Amino acid sequence: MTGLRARQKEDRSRKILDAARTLFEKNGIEGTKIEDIANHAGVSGVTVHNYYRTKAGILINLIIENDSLLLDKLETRCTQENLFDLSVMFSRTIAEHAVSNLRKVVWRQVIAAVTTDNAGDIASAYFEQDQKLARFLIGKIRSLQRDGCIPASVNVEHLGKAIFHLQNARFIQFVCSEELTSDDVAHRIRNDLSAMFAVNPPGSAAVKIHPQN
Amino acid sequence: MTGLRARQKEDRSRKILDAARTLFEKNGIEGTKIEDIANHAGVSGVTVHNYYRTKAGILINLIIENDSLLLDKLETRCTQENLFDLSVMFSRTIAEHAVSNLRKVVWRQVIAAVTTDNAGDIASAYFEQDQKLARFLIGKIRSLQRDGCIPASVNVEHLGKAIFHLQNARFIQFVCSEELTSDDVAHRIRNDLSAMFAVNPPGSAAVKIHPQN
DNA sequence: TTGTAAATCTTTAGTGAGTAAAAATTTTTA
DNA sequence: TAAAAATTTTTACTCACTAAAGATTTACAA
Repeated sequence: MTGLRARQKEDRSRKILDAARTLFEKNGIEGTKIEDIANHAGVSGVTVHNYYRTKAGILINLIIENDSLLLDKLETRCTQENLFDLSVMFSRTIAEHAVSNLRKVVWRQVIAAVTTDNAGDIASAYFEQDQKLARFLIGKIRSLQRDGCIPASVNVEHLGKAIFHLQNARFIQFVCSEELTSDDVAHRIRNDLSAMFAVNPPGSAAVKIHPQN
Repeated sequence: MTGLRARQKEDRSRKILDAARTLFEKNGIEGTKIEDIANHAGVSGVTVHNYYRTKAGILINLIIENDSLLLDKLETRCTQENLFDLSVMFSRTIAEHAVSNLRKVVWRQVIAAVTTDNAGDIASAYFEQDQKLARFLIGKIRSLQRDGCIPASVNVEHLGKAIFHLQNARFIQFVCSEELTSDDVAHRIRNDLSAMFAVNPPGSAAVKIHPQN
């Protein structure tokens, strides 16, 4: 049995988040004061801070809510049977999804907060989601390797993380520029991977390495 | 002949930057108020804002000052005759240089500001420096290709940018974690590149692409 | 040399995010 | 049902940042 207190808490956080979404949509992030959100949600300004700490804290929760469907979408669309097309679709899907409900400016604010709020709750929440996406990609790549599409000598953990980081860099570039489209992202990832995959391993690339993130 | 006005401006911006560097070092960024910097430099708080706009604006100038020697350092150290070692040294040198005079927190603040201040002066200054570094790497890679170390079919622009973005992702990870060392960066880039270079080009990787960033 | 124009700085006043703590309120529980 | 615990609101504060008016200094032309 959930106590009244727990239900009220749930209710308030919902109201605050809904108010924030509405007002951000209507007046923009800069044009929305914490006080406005508080009024709209029927609580005091300090309560908003108590629930979400900062404006970016509200935003990261909008993103998390939005991203609950992303993994399903990836599962549906990332069925390619070669590494190249898989990676491109992975990147494209993430970019498209990111802007399907939220504006780029939301992402910029959150990424900035994650960068500074070292190991804070915002950073943790963001990294957790990132982690899930990276695991997904690595899993797909592992399947490809099992099917013989990727040499058995390749470390799929390393490969997956490398491609994920590349995707991430292009994603940040994407949200930092209002002009760039998800087509552009796919296109650039294509260029990145074509070039990288066309380089034959030099002798020194066979350096022995111990596993690490 | 430089007028008195120009000299005073030069002098003031120097004093502000020196005061900022000193106080940041002594009391940390959070522990240093704009007013403190102003007092220490002998100007008013508003003048500090007029000169550097924001706290991050001061920081980016500290970074620019610091980075004036980076390209020389890269030129000296990046003499490898294979792509793999070159890329690793490139990444390592940037990471080492970044923390040789400034703390990681400075980089975090600036990267955050660059992310949000879309197309502002802070972002421009940062991207300009990034651009120089990317051009440097591409130049080196082009030399390698001329020497026959890289297949002629590889687009060096694309390859250079891909590796640079990967380096950038690892660099951000580096400054976002107080634990990570430049050895760790080198190590991870090694893992990234070993995996990427070991993947043989799938048929679909030969997609025709037109040049773009 | 001197007075006016232009540039620059300081003062003043304000907005808004975020924090801390005391006071008021509500829920829980014994 | 009254005391204890949790939670919210009120209050008061710090600090970054901005805008505009007023003061000061430099530049320059007569």
